[in-house]
Amino acid sequence: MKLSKALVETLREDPKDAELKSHKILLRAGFIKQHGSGIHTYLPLAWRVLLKIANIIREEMGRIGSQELLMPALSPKEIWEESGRWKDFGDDMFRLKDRKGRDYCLCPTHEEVITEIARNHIRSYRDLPQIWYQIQTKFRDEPRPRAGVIRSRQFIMKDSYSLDIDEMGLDKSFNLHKEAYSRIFTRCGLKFVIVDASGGLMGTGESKEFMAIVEGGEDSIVVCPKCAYRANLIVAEGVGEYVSFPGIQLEKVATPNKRTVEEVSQFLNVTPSNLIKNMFMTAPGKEPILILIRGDYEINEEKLSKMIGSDYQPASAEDIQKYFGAEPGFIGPVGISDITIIADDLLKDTKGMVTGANENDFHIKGVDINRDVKINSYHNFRRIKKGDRCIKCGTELEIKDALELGHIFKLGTKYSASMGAYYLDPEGKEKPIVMGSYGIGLERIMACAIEQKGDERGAVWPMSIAPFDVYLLILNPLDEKIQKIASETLNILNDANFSVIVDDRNVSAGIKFNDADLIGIPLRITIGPEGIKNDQVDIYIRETGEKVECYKNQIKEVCIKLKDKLMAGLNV
RNA sequence: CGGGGUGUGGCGCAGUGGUUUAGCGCGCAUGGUUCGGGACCAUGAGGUCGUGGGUUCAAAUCCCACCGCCCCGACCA
Repeated sequence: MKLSKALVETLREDPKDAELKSHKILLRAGFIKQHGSGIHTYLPLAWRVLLKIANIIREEMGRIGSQELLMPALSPKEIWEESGRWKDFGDDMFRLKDRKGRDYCLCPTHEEVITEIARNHIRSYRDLPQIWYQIQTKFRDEPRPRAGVIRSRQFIMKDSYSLDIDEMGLDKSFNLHKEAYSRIFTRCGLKFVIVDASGGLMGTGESKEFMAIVEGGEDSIVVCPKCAYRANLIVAEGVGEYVSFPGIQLEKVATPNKRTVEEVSQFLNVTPSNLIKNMFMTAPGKEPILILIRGDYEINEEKLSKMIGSDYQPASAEDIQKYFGAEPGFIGPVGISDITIIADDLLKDTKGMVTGANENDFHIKGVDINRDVKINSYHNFRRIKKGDRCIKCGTELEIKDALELGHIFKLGTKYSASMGAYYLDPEGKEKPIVMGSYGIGLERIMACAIEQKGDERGAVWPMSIAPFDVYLLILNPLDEKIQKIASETLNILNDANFSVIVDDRNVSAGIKFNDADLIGIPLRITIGPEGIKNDQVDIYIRETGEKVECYKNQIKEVCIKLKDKLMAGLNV
């Protein structure tokens, strides 16, 4: 590819709409172009990266015996109603009608479509197991697209689906994917960890996320520095410190207009951990519940809703007034006997606590939870926080920003049962297929490579996914002698199977060097008047900054050696 | 959905009621001098000032409404 004619436009200044490093570099180096919020064109450079990523994925999916297919992106409503997700996806799903008024969606994922295929094609246990995958564009109407290509509304995903006769088979398919994913991300040159995750809309079975540790990443993960415990913050368990406080007498204290934990603890000069925070939850047609948690913790809504049901929502101010006779911020569990009370287990046996007095502008001190509060049950539903310790080894946990690259789920029979995908077992009995689903975001691999390896000058592509192997930089391209050497060099490289982008633009040297750094091709060969006097070219390694002078007849040999060196560690 | 920004040639910005044809830098075109880390000279092309309405003798500029985009939060396989 010749840069003088390429659909590549580098920008001198940072685009104003980009904040994150990878987003800035992808825009500035001419990889992507934004088309709308969360919608992008992948220009030739990005597309070459994505194709290389796709190839690595294809090889690794092939290695675990998976078959590639391509499902439609446009899908009629009916199968989504069978699974219940026409409703569950809510506003996240792009929906449209055809000319006859029938409802369709742009698929956000493909469990329903794959299950429909499975129920038509799988008849016998002899047809199982199967792993089917595709690489395809997905559509999700994110509430807030951001960070360029990292959270967008249209993106490319490798999604695969496993079909097995039982849980044991599913375990095997799940582990095959775990291994394949590890190889894929390693081959793409990324550093990642595997963490416990939440199934969310996909299902309630086991799930693991492949997380790249990236400053400013969208997710937070919990990592034990000593043992192997790793989990998404949203599902992480931790051991918190029990604390109790002096103070035996119940005492009502005025706390005028102090409602939040922060305000009350400051006003009374106590630590947030001395407070009991109250959250009143109601659900249509069900008994309300009062949730208690220590003031220095937040409620993990995912854990809580698993426990009490997702139809429970924080009560309205009117309901709170009705049940407690006080405004939010002043309610408390003392003296409440007709409402179910569930407490976080860090509140067990605590004394000397402060909580709302069920009277506006008053709190109550000296609460002994065993003496003064009628607790129905204790559970752990708090969100982990800094300082909590590992449940396995007791070491203090670290919380880190991370970017989700892939996610694997055990679906079980959620879709096969609801949509009627059955097989006959050896006894001739009909059973639901046991399924798994597995996704990788291709653009996120691309962005992550920049986040992890890029520097202040631009991208630094791992050799395995670089858009080109070599950036051939021609100084003074109008000089005939230089032209001749350049075209000889290009032939040598082409013969040796290197992909080359040729900077043949008649612009000043600085522009070319800066663009080469920005685009981030692993090897740069410079041909200029200095070198050709001695029949030499300069070879520069983007990642290490190392420079080698090289005679023309050694180019092939040196480049092969350097490429091998840069691929080391990327072959698994 | 709440909060905060922003919208002026391809990109980055200035102009916040009246110097009659809306500016600057970069980029682009033509010619020339240059060419090992973002050169220079000359000439030139390119703009419904987000959209619609209103105020005014006069609106990029003031008022109203809407839209797009970005950031923080809520949300999120």
